[in-house]
Amino acid sequence: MPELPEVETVRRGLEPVMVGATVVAVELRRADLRFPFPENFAARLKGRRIVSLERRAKYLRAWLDDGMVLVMHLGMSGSFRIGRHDVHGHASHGASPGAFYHERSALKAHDHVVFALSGDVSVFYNDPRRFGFMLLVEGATLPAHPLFRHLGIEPLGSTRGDSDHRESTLDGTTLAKLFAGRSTSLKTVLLDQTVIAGLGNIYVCEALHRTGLSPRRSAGTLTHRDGSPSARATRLAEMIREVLLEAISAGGSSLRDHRQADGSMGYFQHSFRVYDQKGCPCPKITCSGTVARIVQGGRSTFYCPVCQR
DNA sequence: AGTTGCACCTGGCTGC
DNA sequence: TGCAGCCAGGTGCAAC
Repeated sequence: MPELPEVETVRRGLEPVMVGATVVAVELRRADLRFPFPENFAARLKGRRIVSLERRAKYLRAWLDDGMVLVMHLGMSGSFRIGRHDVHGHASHGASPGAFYHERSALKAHDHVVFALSGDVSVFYNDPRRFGFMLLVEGATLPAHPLFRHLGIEPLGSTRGDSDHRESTLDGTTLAKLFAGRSTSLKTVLLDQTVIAGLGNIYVCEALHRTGLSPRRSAGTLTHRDGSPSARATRLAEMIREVLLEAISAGGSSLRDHRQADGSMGYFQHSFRVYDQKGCPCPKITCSGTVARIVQGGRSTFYCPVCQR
């Protein structure tokens, strides 16, 4: 589910139930996701109050009242679900792990983590492919952490609570600097999280179509010799921001039945102009082209070879 | 240093 | 109906 708009949608869904709540218990239903869970993961979270929930790129970061940060990434197939549980008779009474909430029937296949929170709320983390992961990081060291140190700019600027954002704006000038001298394709560069952080396969395809730029074009061609931005660079920066904002407004894209934390579906997938639209007529009114699928860097690219140059 | 290809894992869909 | 093959929102790492 998760590119920037989907992760931001998840953040907004979890914020009201997580922030201000105390972690009553954590149940790990397996020892690892993409990586093993940190040592004593559940014990270190138990009793901690969640102070804030922020997003950086495609990461969620829950700040705790002891200065630690719970870092969460959804990988390809991760999602959260909010449920309820019975606070009586759980871990504080020595119940075995997994016995702390009544409604076992509420568990679904691939629910790997359950956070039992104060206020009788449970948050389930589900992830069939297990490309997601969770870590605990000392808050003060977050910006220098290997996961975050090399991340590129936030395309929408700093988000609420983003503690290590850099002063950067996504505009033509910034893009021109980032692209200067690069021979790689626009598609590949825009997917590179060290350049712009948060874009994924869907929104790169969509932004390039809106801009009328070929995903195969070399990124360096958007920068003038003196380093200034071409009109195309300025337009691309605008279209990236536009498509991300529209997708967030729509609650993200719900592919393969993925849902938001509150159970509702995002609906931006109905607004895809080229992603997964191979063989369909180009949606640009003045264009007679057909959406094509090619493979770049081992991943599908959808674009119109007629109007994207 | 910049790029490319592959590995990680499960499930759903397509076509024979 | 069964099953092999391909595809999927992301990232890290090894190799050129």
